[in-house]
Amino acid sequence: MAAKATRVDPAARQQDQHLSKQDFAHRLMAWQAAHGRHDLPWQRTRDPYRVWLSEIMLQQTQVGTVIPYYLRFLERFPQLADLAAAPQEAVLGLWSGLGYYARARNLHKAAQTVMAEHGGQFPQQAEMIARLPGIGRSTAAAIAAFCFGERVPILDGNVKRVLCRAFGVEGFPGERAVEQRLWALAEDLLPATGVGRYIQAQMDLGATVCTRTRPACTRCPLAGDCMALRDGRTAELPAARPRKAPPRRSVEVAVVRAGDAVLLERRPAAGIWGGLLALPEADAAGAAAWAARRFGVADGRALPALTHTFTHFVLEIRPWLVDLPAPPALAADGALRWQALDALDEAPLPTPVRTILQGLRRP
DNA sequence: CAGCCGTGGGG
DNA sequence: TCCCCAAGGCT
Repeated sequence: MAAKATRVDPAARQQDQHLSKQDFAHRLMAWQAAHGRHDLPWQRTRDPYRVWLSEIMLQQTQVGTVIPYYLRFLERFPQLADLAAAPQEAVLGLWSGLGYYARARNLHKAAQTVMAEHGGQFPQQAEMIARLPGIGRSTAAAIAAFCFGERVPILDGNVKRVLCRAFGVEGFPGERAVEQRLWALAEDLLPATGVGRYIQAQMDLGATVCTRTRPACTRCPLAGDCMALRDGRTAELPAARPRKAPPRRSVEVAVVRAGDAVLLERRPAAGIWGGLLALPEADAAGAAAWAARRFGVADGRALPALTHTFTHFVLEIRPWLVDLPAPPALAADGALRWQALDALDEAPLPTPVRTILQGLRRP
């Protein structure tokens, strides 16, 4: 029954209202075997720890960005137990620059949960996996399918794009009703066996052929039955997110330098850059006044301002440099600490802070 | 539900 | 330069 799809002649195919369920899955799987990706660092393994790590890093993040982080992370924490035993700061340090730092905090916490509540063995059912922090329905399904062969659908950005185009699904996929329909469609299209390859096929097709812009429809195994291609609407499906102008904020930060060290402040566990080390933010009185109050130093100078764009707002950062002759002692239990300028690599710094401090190191 | 949560790449 | 958003999940 799998072979039927590839034998249908084009004229007959054009008359089909849509693909049969089996045609869809089997055509994708055949394509994946011949043209999919097989050599990514997290493939060719069924170790749930490695698959899990890759899925978390790949959330909202492109493959090319993830690879070096993934390799470095596993080098430092080869097994789940190593991750669970590590201090959070070391985990955040390896995540520094990757963004969405709650992913790292949840990963760390989930590793400790697996050790404490599952005897160190990663849960094997999607429903159980999804109870771990940072793992939702789609990520849990990917892990369960890849590692344990469970027959469950995923619904990530790639799958949404493929389904919206192939079946002409209208509306923004983030909208509840649209997403529900896509989940139902994904569930309905699952093949009886070989779900791991099927899921990989959807991801590969979305990443390499059914791309957001300029899809390579001539290389697509679904081209003969794609509603978006048929109607010339590949550029319109899936529907774009309704936009709104992001707010702009501005903040002045203190760059207090004392010899080879700089003053950093550990950010609160929740919120932007949660748990990371950042430059102390000045209050309304300004960084100069703050430094004078805190360290009794009156002079300083402005460093070049920089603009950092987040998903939901734009932040202007105005650094104010203050030099101290020697680093004063700090309360051990406080959020402030001295950071050696020649040991920034492993430090859990958000990207703009890293940028500012690197500029400081080579004046 | 809607807002929040980073960063970098591509058009 | 600006806009879009990528293997989403949490509150």
